[in-house]
Formats: sequence, C-alpha cells, structure tokens
Amino acid sequence: MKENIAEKFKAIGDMNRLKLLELIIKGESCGCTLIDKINVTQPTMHYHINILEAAGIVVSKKEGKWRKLDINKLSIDEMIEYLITLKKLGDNR
Amino acid sequence: MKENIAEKFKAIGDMNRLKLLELIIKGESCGCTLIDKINVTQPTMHYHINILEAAGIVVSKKEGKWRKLDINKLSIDEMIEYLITLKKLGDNR
DNA sequence: TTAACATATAGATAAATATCTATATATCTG
DNA sequence: CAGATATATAGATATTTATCTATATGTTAA
Repeated sequence: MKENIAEKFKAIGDMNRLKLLELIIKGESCGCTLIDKINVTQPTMHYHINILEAAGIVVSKKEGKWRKLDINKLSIDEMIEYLITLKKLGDNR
Repeated sequence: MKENIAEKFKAIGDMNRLKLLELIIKGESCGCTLIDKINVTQPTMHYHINILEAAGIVVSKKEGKWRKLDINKLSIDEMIEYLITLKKLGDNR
C-alpha cells in the first residue's frame, strides 16, 4: 500500500475541503475569491488548504501578494488507481 | 456533490481501516482472524469496522456467533466516479 | 449447564481536529 | 510613505477521534 494514500483520502474526507477542491479545479486559484464561497473564516480556510497541500493534492505558488492554487491531478489519479486496485483484490474468490 | 461522499473518504482515510478493507475484500470475513493482522485490540477493531459500515463501505450480517463482513463494491465505485467527475471539472479551462 | 468463543458496550483518556478572534507580515498602488 | 489587499501566525477552545481496560452479551459445543 502506498504509504501516504490514507493521508490523501483523509484530506478529502471533509466537506469544506471537497468544496475547495471543486472550486480550485474549476479554475478558481485565489483564496481571495474562494473565501466568499465557503462558510469559514480566512484562517480556517488557510488551515484547510494547508491540509490539502500537505497531502499533495493542492499545489501552490507564491505570486506577488497572493498564493496561486492548483490541483495536482496526479494525486487524484493515485487515489483512483488505489481504489481500482482495491476492487481487483476481490476478483478471484 | 453526493452528500455522504466526504464521509466515505474520511472512513478510508486511515491506515488501520484501509488494511481492514484490503483483508475483507480478499475474502477475510471474520473479525476473529482479522484481529491477528492489525495492531489494535478487539474493541478498537470493532470501532473501526463500525465506521466503515456506517459509511456504507462494509456490510455485515450476523451469522451464528459471528459477524460476517463484506465490502459493498458499489461504494467503491461511487468514490471512483466522484474522483473521475472531479477531474473532469478541470477539463475546460 | 458450563466453558469457550466472537462480538459488543461502557467508561476513561490522550491526542488530533476544526474553528474562532486578534494580530502580524508581505506586497502592491496611489 | 500610507492604505489596501492577501495571506499567515498565534493562541484559545470545544469537539471528535483513536485507543485502551474491563466487562457484558450472545452462541456453540462438550
């Protein structure tokens, strides 16, 4: 088992973070607009984005006064692959 | 967003529970043998199996003195589908 | 019916998580 | 430089999570 796969699933196992992911992958890359679309304060949002980044799902790059956010699609593929492999474990019985 | 998808990801976002899933899907359906393969006590394992069941990932059926465990593969498909859909959200930008 | 077996429940607890308010830092712009 | 903007940090706190020990319940079998 990929040693950090549980961390990834845990990171997306939260409504606020899933919501953030959906917005970011659709192209919203600035915290300054994301904040208006989820129901938490700026420090709490910051906390959640950090969790997504620590798990390797979100990547960020400082750009002037803001932090440009993006999704690491490879990490999503890893989760999909894991689940497909998990399912296959049950094929021959 | 499927309202309980975050709960599913959260449920599998833990090493002990992923390990249990792998064993159960491979055909190990009795807590009595699972307990020797993860490093927690029986009540703790019980706690984790309950979380998996509450999320709809594991199903169980009482059979005599034991609880026969199985995976609900549909729930895995739901997670895979969610992730594929998530990825697609990022296609046109 | 007693012993063994499998599971469940109760209660305690340390650690982790999610949240807030207040404030600090860094960057751009006039 | 001063204000505005975006983000980050610090500190507090309530709740949730993961874990244990001890014990109870339900089932099978000798």
